[in-house]
Amino acid sequence: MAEYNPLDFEEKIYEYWEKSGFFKASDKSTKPPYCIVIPPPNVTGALHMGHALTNTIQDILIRWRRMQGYNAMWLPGTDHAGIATQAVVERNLRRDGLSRHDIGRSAFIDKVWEWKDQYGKRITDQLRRIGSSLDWERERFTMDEGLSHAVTEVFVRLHEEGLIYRDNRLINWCTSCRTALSNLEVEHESHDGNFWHIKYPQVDENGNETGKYVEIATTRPETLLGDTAVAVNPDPEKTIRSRLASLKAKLQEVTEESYNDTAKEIAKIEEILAGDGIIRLRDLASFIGTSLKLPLTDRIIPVVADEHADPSFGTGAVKITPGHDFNDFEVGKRNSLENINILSGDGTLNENVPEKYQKLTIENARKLVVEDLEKLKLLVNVVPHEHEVGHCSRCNTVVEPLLSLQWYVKTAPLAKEALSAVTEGKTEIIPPMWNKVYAHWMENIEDWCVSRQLWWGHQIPAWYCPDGHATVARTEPSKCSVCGNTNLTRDEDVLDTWFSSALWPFSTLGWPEETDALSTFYPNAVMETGFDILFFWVARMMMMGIHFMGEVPFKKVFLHAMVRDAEGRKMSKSLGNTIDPLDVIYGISLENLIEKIEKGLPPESEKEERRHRILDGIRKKYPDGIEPHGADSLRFTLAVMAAQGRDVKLDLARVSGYRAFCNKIWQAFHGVFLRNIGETTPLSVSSIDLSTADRWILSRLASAVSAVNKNLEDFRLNDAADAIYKFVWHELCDWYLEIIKSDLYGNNGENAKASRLGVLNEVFQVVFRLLHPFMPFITEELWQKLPREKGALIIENFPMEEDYPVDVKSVEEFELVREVINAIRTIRGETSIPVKAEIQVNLRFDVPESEEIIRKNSNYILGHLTRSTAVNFVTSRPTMSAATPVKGGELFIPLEGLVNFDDEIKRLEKTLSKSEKDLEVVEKKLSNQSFINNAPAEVIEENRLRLAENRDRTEKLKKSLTYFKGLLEESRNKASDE
RNA sequence: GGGCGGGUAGCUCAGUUGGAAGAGCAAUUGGUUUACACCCAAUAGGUCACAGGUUCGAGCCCUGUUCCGCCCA
Repeated sequence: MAEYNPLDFEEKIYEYWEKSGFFKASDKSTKPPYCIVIPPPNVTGALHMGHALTNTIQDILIRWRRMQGYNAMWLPGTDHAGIATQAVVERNLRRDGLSRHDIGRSAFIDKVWEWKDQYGKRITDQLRRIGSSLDWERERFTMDEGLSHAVTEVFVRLHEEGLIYRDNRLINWCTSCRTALSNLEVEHESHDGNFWHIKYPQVDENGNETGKYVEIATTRPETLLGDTAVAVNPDPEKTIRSRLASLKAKLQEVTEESYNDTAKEIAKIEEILAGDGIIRLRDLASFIGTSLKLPLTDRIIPVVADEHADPSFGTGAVKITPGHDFNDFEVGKRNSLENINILSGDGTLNENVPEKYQKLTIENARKLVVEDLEKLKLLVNVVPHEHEVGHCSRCNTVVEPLLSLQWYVKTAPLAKEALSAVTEGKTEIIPPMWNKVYAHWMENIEDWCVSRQLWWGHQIPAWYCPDGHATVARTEPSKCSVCGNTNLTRDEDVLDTWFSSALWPFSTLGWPEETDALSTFYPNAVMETGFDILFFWVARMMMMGIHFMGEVPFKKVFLHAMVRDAEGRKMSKSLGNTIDPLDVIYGISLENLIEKIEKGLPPESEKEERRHRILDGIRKKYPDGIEPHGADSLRFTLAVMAAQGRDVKLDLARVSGYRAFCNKIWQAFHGVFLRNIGETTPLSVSSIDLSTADRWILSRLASAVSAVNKNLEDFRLNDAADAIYKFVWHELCDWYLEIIKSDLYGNNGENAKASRLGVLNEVFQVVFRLLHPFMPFITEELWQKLPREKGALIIENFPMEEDYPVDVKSVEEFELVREVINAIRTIRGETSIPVKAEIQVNLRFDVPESEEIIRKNSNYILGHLTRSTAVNFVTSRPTMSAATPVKGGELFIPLEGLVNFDDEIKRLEKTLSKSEKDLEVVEKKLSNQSFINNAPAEVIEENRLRLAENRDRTEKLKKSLTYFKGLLEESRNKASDE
């Protein structure tokens, strides 16, 4: 029998679908629309597990709705990823000793387009490989003409509405990417640093030192060169006392454990108040209004009063650098201080510092400043201090606050609408735990800096005259809108990539044109993406969608978890713990895997040891590389793991497990169904005289149909996948296929064979439909081999609950049969009955209906499932037989010569103790009057039933135990007599 | 500092209005002359992080503690 080998057919099947146009949706259709736009991956990127997860989820939703008869449209596309892509192309240029400035803007842009053309197809081909049924003819790119047009239109309109403006303020500047960043693109990390305590000498009106000093503490001594003031608290005593009062109030409420922390803080403050601290603070306040000489410079700076200075923190005095610190910038505004910018775009100190520090990097400047302060005896001490440092989310370089003229989107009015759309339920966020996070962000939103000092992106449609007036226009204006000057130059900068992404749900559908696609597919049905871009992207799509379309961009937002490695760490190339989805699909040798991971590791030589550790870890974890698994197994694994948590820890053992599931289906279909079909034509289900097992399996199938649909409606992909898995493996394969083998082999006549084949044909048809969204390849491959009218599964109907009724009575009947079979198997498994020994089954029923059921279905018990030769109905226990209770009766298996009594006694004791324990629980419950008074009637009834069954069961077990103990005694006596 | 999520079998995780603790993998025992060793049968394994509370009844609800992770400042 041919093995399951997904690599033999998966690619072929995708081609067949795509060529046949099955992914295409219609702009005008009577079918209900269902649209998902892909979260556009970086055009020059490569598929990673996160992409595999998001696209698997989306494909499952789209395939399911398409089969349900929706006009399902999944729109593909890619993102130009401004910073990332430009960085790669610049790196290539540097290899040739060139910078982008050497070749000029237009030549550089050409180079990026070349790069895009070269690599742009890679990711879309990879998306195809995992089976994504995207409507490829609608593929978009954020830098397309149409989308660029939309970007310009949005910018101009927002500007006209006063929602886009230009301002000179502090921004986050990445000295490596050399561009401004939005707040969201800065990641804060805790760093071990120092508090440098520095003395600033006081001077009188004539600039002479008075001999007094103000001591400040700073984590960034080099910024002292840009200080324009020192701030102290105007009323330290009042501030500190009010803080003490609030701490004391807190002390009343806090619990024992955190009591100590609060108490410690109180003690610290009381110490300040009691000792020299307060005197020092009062003294500090007396400096307000006087002047200080800024060390290492010639500047005289004022001491200002400002609440920003915290008297209980540091020295109580804080240096103010409005040009390079966000808090200080605010202090500067309040106190009308000068802003001095001491940094160049590349992160070196500029001409605004004394010459000896100019052109130094921040790091080197810090060393030199500290050295020089030491020489001047102005450095008091250095205290280790942990503090937060902002890093560029793209390149991890430390971000510098820099004063700069940039374009901003005024977000407050947009955010208000976006927030109420969610609170009013126009857009539903799933899972709902993200509602609060979304609301909190929307409520505290800051204006969005959208200009980037890059070349790759949408150039800002603003032109400037020599006087610096800005003219914003859709096309190049002929003169300045303010002064009429015709000498205009265009803004060099481009827009944040997320600016164009924010328009994605409607710009991809043709906006600002009023297209059919737009009216059909807007709002989108679902936005499915990772929770990590809730703010970056989802929030901004909400703002822009509502503002420009007057309607939310999508009805549901489904946020999935982050893919992590088996240890729960984020997958990253520098950790060497990434797993490439394509390697899971195709497999990869150990050497190739090692080579690939090594390439991704950071090149620094000092990390040699770490490098070896990582690579050794890989060798240990994947001693034979990675086996091929195929796309279906990977998809199914991701679907099962896509539970609504925060992490998806991917373990390849799970993927192998689900590949075994694929193999199971493959074998069942080929080895049981096709192999036995021969010349027989399966009957149609309606013409079959259905057996109990037939009715059972069809009913179980119906329950699976209902579970899959219900769970998919609720975005519970894991439960949907699990329902099919359990049905196929543990009901269809483990029971039904085993039970019908005799019929399939033709032992019971042609009609029985054709009947069972008919049922199987039906079951497989439904299973393939149900499973198709999860495992599109194997289901389509096998579907093509079913005896039926030819056609593609991908466009077949999805099974709906109402078409598959459950026959409750048949299910109950068959469950009794299963119980009897299980009871026999347990006895066989737990006693030492030889495997090949054939046994007789004897049953005694208290309930005539149960006996009738077993009589009718005894053929299922006979034969290979239990290796029994007869099912007899008796009225009392046959001698020397093992017994076990079943519902409504008792089962006996004569053991003479098959088993020793010790084994049987052990088995009975174990079973009995379980049964007694359970009995006790139920008895206790039912004897509790409050339970009887309060619990719902059905729960009480359920427990009464349970009590009866358990009593019965326990009694029977006890009797059996006594019986065997008697036998054992007897045999011992016999032995001693002899 | 504020917020969010998590702690359930050796491992990875489910557990949807509170009503007998589940799956996969791993483990143990036994099994291959007609689907599948990517297999079958049987078995073992849990104080549901901890402490209180509400309730007839708590993995689930409430309060607190603790550890881990993430987000925001």
